Amino acid sequence: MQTNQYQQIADLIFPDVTLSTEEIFARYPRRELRDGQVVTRYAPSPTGMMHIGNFFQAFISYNLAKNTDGVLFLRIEDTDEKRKVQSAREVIYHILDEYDIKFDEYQTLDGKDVGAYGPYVQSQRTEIYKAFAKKLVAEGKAFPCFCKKTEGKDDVLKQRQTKFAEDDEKEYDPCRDLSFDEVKKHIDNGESFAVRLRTKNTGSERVKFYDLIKGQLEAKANAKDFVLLKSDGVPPYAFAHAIDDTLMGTTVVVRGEEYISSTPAHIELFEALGFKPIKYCHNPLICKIGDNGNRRKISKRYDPEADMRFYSDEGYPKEAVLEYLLGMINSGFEIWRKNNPDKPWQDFKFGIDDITTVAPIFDIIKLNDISKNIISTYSGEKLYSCWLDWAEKNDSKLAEILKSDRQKFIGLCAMDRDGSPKPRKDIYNMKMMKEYFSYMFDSPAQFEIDPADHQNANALLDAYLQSFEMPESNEDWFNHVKAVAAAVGYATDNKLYKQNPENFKGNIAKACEYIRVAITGRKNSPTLFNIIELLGESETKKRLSHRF
RNA sequence: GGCCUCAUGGUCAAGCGGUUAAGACACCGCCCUUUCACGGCGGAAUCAGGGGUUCGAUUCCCCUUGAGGCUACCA
Repeated sequence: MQTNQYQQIADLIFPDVTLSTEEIFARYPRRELRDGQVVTRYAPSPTGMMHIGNFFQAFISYNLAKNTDGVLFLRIEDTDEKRKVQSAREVIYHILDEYDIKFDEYQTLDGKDVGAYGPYVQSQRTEIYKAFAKKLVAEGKAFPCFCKKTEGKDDVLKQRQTKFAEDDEKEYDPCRDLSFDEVKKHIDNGESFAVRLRTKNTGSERVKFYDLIKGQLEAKANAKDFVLLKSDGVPPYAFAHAIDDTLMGTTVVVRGEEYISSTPAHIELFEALGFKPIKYCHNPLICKIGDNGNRRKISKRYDPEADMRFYSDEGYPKEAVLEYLLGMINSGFEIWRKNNPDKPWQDFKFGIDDITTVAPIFDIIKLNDISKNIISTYSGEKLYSCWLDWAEKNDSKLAEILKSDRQKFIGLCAMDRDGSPKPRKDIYNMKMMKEYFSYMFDSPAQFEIDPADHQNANALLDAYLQSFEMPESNEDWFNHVKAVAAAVGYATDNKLYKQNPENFKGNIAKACEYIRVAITGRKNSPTLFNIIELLGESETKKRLSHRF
């Protein structure tokens, strides 16, 4: 086919595209970068939720840019009409903001571009994609395809059987060699078309590429006439990626491991477009153990923790989530954290080559532990305000209660916390607190002690209630308990008890357990003296009058 | 099926040819204790299997096995 015939086809199928690629390039200034400075981006699809794996990428990109004093921009990849969800952009912006992931360049929700490389929303860039597609067609590197559109996997498999030989290494599309006249016939029929790359490969070539995490990789080169522009004129991921990341001056693309397989296709595309290849950083997927005992990608369908909203719904501190993720990115963080307990996580610097190569399994127990440590550093006041904050969003009744007796609940939050050199580490999120402090809201409904102890417990409570006086101090309180317990036959010296347990009904710990369960309904709670103080005399007495 | 990636305790993992194979979570003991916690000490537990290369392999190479991903006009 003659070269000018390619040009004719290009003009035929894109009569309205007059913008040249040179003009487009002229719009985008070169980025002036120092050595080592990274320009990267977070490029989510607005699907209505943010998956933790996606957020993980955003977080890696953020750290990468931050640690090299580089640039981070946000690009919305809304080219898939079927998956687009109304207001999904709000969800993305909200979560990124919540976790303080700040971007140097982005488009605001009301459509203003911040930064010189916009628009930062792909659906607003179609004229750019079309211009490049036209150029490729004119050069004979791409062609219009009038085949019936495939819908979904099953359809593709069926079509493969009719279009391509089983053992063929290459997948040349039947439309790749249509003459100008044939194309014209289709166009005159009013048929819509996709644009496909005319691959120059035959299926035996290999390509090498470098991945920042995995190192040097090698794979079979692309040998498929893949789609550059869908029949609706919108590009699928690959084409948009090549053009946008080149125009926007991206130096490192952070994306999921699932893209490794399509990288050879992207490399061929960059070459066809005459672009310089960019660096990739394929991060591992976050997994869970499935019912069959195998690893599987964490999924929004089965795992609530796949959705970033889970963490705010449960009331985890954002630092806990971030530090958990940071530990996944670089296990050196844990050691750093141990040595620098008071520094903000932002002070931790890591190199990208430290990122794990193995798909990590999400471990909420570990998250809880990190969270407990963080919350243990809060003051009572701060815990209270976090709790109230959470309640206002998730449990308005609770919020009312918390506000109605502010001092009492601050006191509750402050127990074993304010001024304590060894704060208790028991709370890992805000959602658990109501249940955990249930005795503050209602008299305990459940008592869990060994039925064999019921008689002893009742006797002790009788004695304690009869002589009950509001304690002045923790010491005062404990001395009283000791005296009462000793009088009814409990050991107040643990060593004595251990030597001759048969001489006693139990030790002081046992006696305290009965009192604790009567007052709180649980076997563990903060210091009882504080709780009694908060509850007041009449409520305490009421609870002590309970019998097992 | 084809192509690609990965493989150290239950989990997260350090390790870059010679180590008693770190550390964290979880688990189990013990200690401390004026209760609950916190804390301290200790324990069990790992290099998927088989071949090479090497004086020596967890580390390098190959095969096997296993797991995951991709194989769409989805990203």
